[in-house]
Amino acid sequence: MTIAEVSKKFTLSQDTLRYYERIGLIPSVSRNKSGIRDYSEEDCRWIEFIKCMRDAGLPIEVLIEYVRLYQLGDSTFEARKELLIEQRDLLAARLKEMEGTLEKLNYKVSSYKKIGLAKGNEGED
Amino acid sequence: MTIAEVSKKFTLSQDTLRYYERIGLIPSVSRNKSGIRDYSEEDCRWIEFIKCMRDAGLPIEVLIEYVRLYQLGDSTFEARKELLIEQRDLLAARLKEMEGTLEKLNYKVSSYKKIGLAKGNEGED
DNA sequence: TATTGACTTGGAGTTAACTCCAAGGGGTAA
DNA sequence: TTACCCCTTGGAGTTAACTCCAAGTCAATA
Repeated sequence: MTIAEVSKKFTLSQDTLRYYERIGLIPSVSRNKSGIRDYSEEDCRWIEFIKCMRDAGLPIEVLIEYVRLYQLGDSTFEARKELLIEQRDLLAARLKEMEGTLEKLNYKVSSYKKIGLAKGNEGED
Repeated sequence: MTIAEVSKKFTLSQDTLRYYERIGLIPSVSRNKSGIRDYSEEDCRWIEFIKCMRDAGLPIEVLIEYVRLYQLGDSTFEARKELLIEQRDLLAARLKEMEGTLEKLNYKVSSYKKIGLAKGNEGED
């Protein structure tokens, strides 16, 4: 797959794809004889995984570390597992907090809907 | 309340509190006769609200707009309502996506736990 | 063969959101 | 009154995460 195709497929700019590779956020992509990136299936799975994790808010640094460990092979199995567990727990906590905020927003919205155009809109904003 | 107290209470640095005020993310705080900030109850409620929304990922720009509308009074009621609904919906969508990611991470973690120290850890990373 | 266009690299620039700093003031303790 | 500390302001600096740019390569097309 060319970089243009991958870029379209995952809605990441070519610059971002190159940037991710440069900083080690994805393993380096192999090139054809003229030096142009040719993304393998595995490359694509990495990109999908990384994009998904990034969208969920996992920091780049942590993901770089994960990729680094992965490339070191079996000996880093436990370390990777712990990293994943930690990030999973952090994400779960973040989700819980955000659910609370969503409730607050829902409450606020329904207050606005109840009040309609009346003036009695004092109180906590 | 002094800025030091507010800073401690909401775990926001004094610099951040001043910054938020400067950019209009919270209405401006009144000062005592020597020009020092004295946060009212309402100020605190704003800060709590803003912090909560920021932590959930609402962009500063949008929140500034909300504060601006609020300060314009009743005539902006509908606009505020729509802003809140839009942000609520965006947040709900974000949450849903993140829940999917959490599930993926959970699956990955349980794979790691099953595999234990075995070598058969090929597949999608 | 000359041009076009997508790709390459390393490095510089941008944006959002803080975070820090310098210069100065007010109120209290020694 | 001098020292000290926390506060003030405006402005500069930082960090993360891109995003853009210049100079050059290569393959395909006119």
